Amino acid sequence: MNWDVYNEKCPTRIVLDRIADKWTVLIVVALENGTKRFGELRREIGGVSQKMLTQTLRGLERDGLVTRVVYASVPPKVEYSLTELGRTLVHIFESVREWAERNIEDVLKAQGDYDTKAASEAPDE
Amino acid sequence: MNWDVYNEKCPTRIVLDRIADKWTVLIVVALENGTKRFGELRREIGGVSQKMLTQTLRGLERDGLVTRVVYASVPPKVEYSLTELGRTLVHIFESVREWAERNIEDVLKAQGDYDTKAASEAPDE
DNA sequence: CAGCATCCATGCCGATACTG
DNA sequence: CAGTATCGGCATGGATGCTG
Repeated sequence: MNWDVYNEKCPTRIVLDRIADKWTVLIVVALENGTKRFGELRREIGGVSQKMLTQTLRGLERDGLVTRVVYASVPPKVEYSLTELGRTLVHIFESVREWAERNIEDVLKAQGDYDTKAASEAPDE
Repeated sequence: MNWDVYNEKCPTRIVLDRIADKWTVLIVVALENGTKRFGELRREIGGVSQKMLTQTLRGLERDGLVTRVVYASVPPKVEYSLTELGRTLVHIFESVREWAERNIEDVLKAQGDYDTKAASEAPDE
């Protein structure tokens, strides 16, 4: 099967859509070294609403990247951890991180130059 | 500098936010083997509005990933191409593609199982 | 504690009309 | 041809209140 990116069903596109998500990245990283409870994740990942955390975790569970274990205790306790597949995802982040750290200076500089140029061309205001 | 992903300024996050974008991927791929004009890109990438194409190209130009050359002719002609930096981006897509093609079956199967299970647990309509 | 349901603001994006 | 400007629908995601 030879997928091309113009197809919505292209695996690369599907995967990118998932890992592109802000909370997805943070959750995977947070779970990278071990199981965590819902509340722990919430605290560790600052600024995530309960809704988004739940929603993102459901998506990851659906994709087979995260497992969800519910303990029938009172108060309830739910533990999340990466599946084996989920752990392999970490490698992707590493290659992105590698590119990012190597090139971020250039990107930021380009942005600065671009913005400066734009500003100098604007007549006034 | 030791960045962590919880920081909005984390290079990995910045880069992910950019390459995650649907049109960004398609544009980079379209430019992968050579310079293209605005209209060519528009036609080659089906379904992109003129607004989004312009907007995405501007972002890529600002980041130093794409160069924009305007010819002062009538009718106007504008050519886009990847910068050297932009071309290195392609490697990232390759590592994502590699992961995606290797694991997409598992992900789709997990989704199927998850949905089936959810459906069987739903009492009725 | 973990999560669902609801409401609502914001912002993205497509469609359309106009310009150098 | 390759844009810019504007309007509006619609999805995304935050805040709040309620439940097993």
